[in-house]
Amino acid sequence: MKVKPNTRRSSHTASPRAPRRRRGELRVAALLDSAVETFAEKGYAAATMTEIAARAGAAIGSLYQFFPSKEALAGALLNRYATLMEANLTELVKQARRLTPRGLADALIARRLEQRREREAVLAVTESPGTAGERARFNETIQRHFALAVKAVNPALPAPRCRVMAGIILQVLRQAPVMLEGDPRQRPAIIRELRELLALYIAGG
Amino acid sequence: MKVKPNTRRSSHTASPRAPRRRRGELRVAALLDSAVETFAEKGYAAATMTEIAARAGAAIGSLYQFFPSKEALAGALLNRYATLMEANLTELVKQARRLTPRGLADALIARRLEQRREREAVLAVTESPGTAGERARFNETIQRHFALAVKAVNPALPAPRCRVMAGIILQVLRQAPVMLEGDPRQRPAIIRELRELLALYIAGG
Amino acid sequence: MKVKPNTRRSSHTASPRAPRRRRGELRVAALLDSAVETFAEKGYAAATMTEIAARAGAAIGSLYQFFPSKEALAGALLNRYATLMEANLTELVKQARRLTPRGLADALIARRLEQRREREAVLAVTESPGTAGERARFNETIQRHFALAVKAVNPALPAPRCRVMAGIILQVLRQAPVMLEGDPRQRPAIIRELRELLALYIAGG
Amino acid sequence: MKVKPNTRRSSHTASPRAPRRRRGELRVAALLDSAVETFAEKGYAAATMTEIAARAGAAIGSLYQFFPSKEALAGALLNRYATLMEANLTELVKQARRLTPRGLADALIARRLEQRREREAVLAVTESPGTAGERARFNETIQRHFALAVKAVNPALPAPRCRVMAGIILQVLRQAPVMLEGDPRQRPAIIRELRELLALYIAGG
DNA sequence: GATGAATGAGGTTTCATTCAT
DNA sequence: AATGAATGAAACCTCATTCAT
Repeated sequence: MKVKPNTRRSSHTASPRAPRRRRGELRVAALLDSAVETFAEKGYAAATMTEIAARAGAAIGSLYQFFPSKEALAGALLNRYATLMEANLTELVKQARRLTPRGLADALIARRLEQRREREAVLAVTESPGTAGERARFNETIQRHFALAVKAVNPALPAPRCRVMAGIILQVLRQAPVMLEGDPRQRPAIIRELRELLALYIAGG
Repeated sequence: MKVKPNTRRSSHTASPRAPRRRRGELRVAALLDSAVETFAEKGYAAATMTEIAARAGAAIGSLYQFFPSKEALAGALLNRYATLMEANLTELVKQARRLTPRGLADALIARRLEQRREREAVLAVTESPGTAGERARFNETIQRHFALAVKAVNPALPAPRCRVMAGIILQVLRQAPVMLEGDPRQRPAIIRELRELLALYIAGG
Repeated sequence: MKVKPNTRRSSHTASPRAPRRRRGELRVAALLDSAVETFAEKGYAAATMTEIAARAGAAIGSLYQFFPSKEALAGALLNRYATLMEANLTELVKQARRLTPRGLADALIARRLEQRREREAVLAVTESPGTAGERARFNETIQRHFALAVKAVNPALPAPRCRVMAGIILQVLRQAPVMLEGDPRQRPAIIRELRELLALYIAGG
Repeated sequence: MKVKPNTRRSSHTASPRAPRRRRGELRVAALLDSAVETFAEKGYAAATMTEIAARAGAAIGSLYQFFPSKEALAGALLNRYATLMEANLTELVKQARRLTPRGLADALIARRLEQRREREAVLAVTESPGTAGERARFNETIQRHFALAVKAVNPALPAPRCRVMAGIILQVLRQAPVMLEGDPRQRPAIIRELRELLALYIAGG
């Protein structure tokens, strides 16, 4: 058809058209799941909209019905994950009061290892230019919660330092799946080390 | 684009044709430098061969003269970097004998922060399918040297554990530039924390 | 391949890459000719880049090698035509001194009816958003020359009025092919009327 | 897109399903108004059925309820306008008996400038293949009335010539909005010239 | 009738790679 | 060796039209 380049989406911010029917909601969920898988496997740039639609058993048009561009899809993915996180993290902070540093490290790693797919996708989506806004807010949120959790297990630490530490911890956890990539027999040892690293840091920081 | 409709390349492993003369060597170096910049900025998939050539002031044909495919270019980049590393790391191991854990942490971070561009490129190239081999050998090498350095500053640690620790440290350092992305005024604080994290780990591990 | 929507052409102004070889020049000419035909036949929006390339016997990639977008192609077409006009019109103005109003009307109509294809294309291209700049300059040029010609045959007219009249004449001539669309046996009569219209206007204006 | 992969419509000539009740009539009117606006602004090919429906506050399905295809919509638009014109023109012809050539020119231009939107839409719809029939009848009608009006103000002209003149006048008026596009301060001068052009022609033809 | 999700052909555009000059 | 034009598969995206609810 005829693209009108100038009429183009002014900004990727064009949020996904919200579905107004049951059928649509299911579709959107399926499409997002498919996007998670595909971005996680291939990376943002190498994932194709066609494959994402196909994996969801949808026509390409259906994908674009709800997500007007690849970037919008990436943004929506980020938002869905952020919402999921919010609750998850609030819970973590509550538990943190009763945890030792080592216990917190365990909890953080456990959380990181479940929902692995989703998190890899989030990382991949990071490549997307134009999701900068969502990404920043997203990191902000997580960091804030992590900081609270750290403060909870080690109240001696001054709050500002907790913020910085939270940023570091966040990035270390991000890299966890890469650390585990090699020989599967090494996994337990690697996880043990990772826990050690974080426990020492949170306790002794 | 990523399809090779008909068997275009025999194997990306085919090492780039060695330049016969001085002139060619300069070209190759310029092309690799340009590739580093471009991969670092855009990521592997989003970087284009045309841009890489253009940044080096070369025609696209010249790029293909030396690197028969995008993957081969990525591989060559990895190899050049590995060679550079080798010396660098050998030196580090030698120094390690005289360093405290904190000193080693400092040295590692310092190394990581110089040559930032080059390392981002290496990370980006990770996306490339077909560089798996180079990448594995590359990680292997670094990890081995890191392990030696760790053992040197903290001889109490059993060698196998040093290997695992080295893997962890490698990945943590990889993520360093991301940690530093935000507000530049936070940089010193973040670097301090990073050093703390690694020093505690190496010493107390 | 991977579209980077944000990196997109900032402005259609991105002028066509100039060919640097003989082969390229020929290609560009063939492509422009093909574009003229296709735009003239189908209108801007309904003409497809694929068809334009095919008619020129070129691969779609070749079309984009020289014209980075449909709009750029439209703009280039406009520019080529403007250049052609320039000379043509200068000549007309020179002749005008020796012409009666009716003679000028004849000359104008004659010019309008030869190069019909090219002019229809120019009209079609008018639909393109984003060629506004080229179009304005283009009209300006023609109008200026027309004004001089009118002043030459009817020096009694004040110059500013000649400018306005030139604009009117330009648009009337534009519509000429539409007037001639119906029954071909009517053509001579229609042309006679058109000449009458313009002659009366130029003389009596 | 413009392909109808499998025989979708039988014939666009199929007059739109007549609305049974008041509600439907309003809908149809709103949809046609919206179509007028959209075609006028974007041109036939670039206007989308979705936008037309949206501007009328209707769902896309509703639009197709009444107009089985884009072409049918264009045809209906043409027909509605033709009906409107019929009365309008009959009135004009009646008045013409009491008008001077200049008076007729004024009246024609005035009519052309009101209902500008509608007329631009009609012009745009001209691009549509498959409305050829409606279009021809439409032009025919207007031309016939114009001819009568011309004959009325200048009875000396032979009837056949009036027909040809009417065709010319019709096309000149069509282009009027384009003439007025530029600097708004020029408008009065341009309108004055246009009137002059037509008055001279009708009187002296 | 009204609604909006679904469909998919086809349009624009990109880019890895080849090859004549 | 160097250059840059040529190629075309495939990516992103649009929109006329259909159809289940």
